[in-house]
Amino acid sequence: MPEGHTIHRYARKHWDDLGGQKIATSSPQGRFSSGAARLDGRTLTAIKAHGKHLFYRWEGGETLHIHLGLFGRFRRHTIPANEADLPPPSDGTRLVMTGEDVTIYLSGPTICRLVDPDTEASVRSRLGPDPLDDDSEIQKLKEFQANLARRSIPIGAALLDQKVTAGIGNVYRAEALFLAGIDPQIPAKDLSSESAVQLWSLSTELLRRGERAGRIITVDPTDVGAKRRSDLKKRERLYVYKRQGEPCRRCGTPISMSDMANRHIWWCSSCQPAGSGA
DNA sequence: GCTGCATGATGAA
DNA sequence: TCATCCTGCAGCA
Repeated sequence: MPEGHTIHRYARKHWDDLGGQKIATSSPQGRFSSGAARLDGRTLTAIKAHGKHLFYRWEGGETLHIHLGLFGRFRRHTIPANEADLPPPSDGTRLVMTGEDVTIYLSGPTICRLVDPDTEASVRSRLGPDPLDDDSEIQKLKEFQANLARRSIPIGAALLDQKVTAGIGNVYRAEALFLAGIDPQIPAKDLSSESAVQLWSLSTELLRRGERAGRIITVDPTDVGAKRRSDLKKRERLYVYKRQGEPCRRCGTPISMSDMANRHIWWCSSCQPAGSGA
C-alpha cells in the first residue's frame, strides 16, 4: 500500500526487472490502450520516483506518469517456462509491462498517462522535498522548513500536503508526529526549529526503513518487549495509527482519534500534549 | 453476497 | 467541506 517508501521500492525493483529492456505493453482494461500502443516495444531508459509519483522514461523521450492513489497496485510475475502458467491479468488491469523475465500488472491507479518531459518537470516542481530523494539533505530540510513557515494549517494537515513534503501519507504522519512528540493541531508555522528538524529526520529515517523492509515499522522493539524489529507482530509495528482507545505503548494513555485534512488521525494526548512542538 | 472501509488527491460549492 | 474517482478485501450475513 502506497506511501513514499512503497513507491521508491517499486522504482528500484521495476528497474531491476525491466530497466534497459524492450518492453511489451498493453492495456487489458482498455483505458490506457492508446498509451500502451505507443510504448509497445520501446526501451525503458530510466525510472524516477518523487514522493508518491512514478516516472518511467522511454526511448523517444516520453514519460509514463503513474500515481497509485489509494487503490492502485502492481502485481509482479516471473515469466514461467511455460507461458500458459502465467496468471492472466484481471479485467481491471490498466497496464501490462512485459520484459525479458518479468511481467508487471498495474490496476487501480489514480494516474496512468503519457507525458512529455516538460509536463514531468512541472508535476515535479509542484511537489515538496522528498525525504527519499538523493538531493542534498541540507537543501531539502531548508525547503521543508520554509514550506512549514508559510502555512497556518495544523502540522498534521501540512504533512499530508505533498507541496510541503512529498511521500508522507496517513500512517507516517501520525507515527512521525508521535515519535517527535508534536501536537498534530499546532499551526505548521508555529513549529519550533528543533521540532521541524526532528520531524524531518524522523520522516527520513522511517521512510528509509519502510523502503528497506517493504512495510511500515515505526516501533522501537524494546517498547513492546521484543528484541528485533523483524520479530514484531503485525499489530505491534505502529505506535498510534488505527489504535484508538488502546493504551499508548510508551505511557499507557488511551490513544485518541479525530479527523484532520479529511482523514483520520491518531495521537497520544500525554506524549503529544496540546501545544507540544511549538 | 453485501457493506464499509482504506497507507490518495482533486475539483466544485 | 463535500462528492467523486480509482479497486480489493475483511468482516459480516
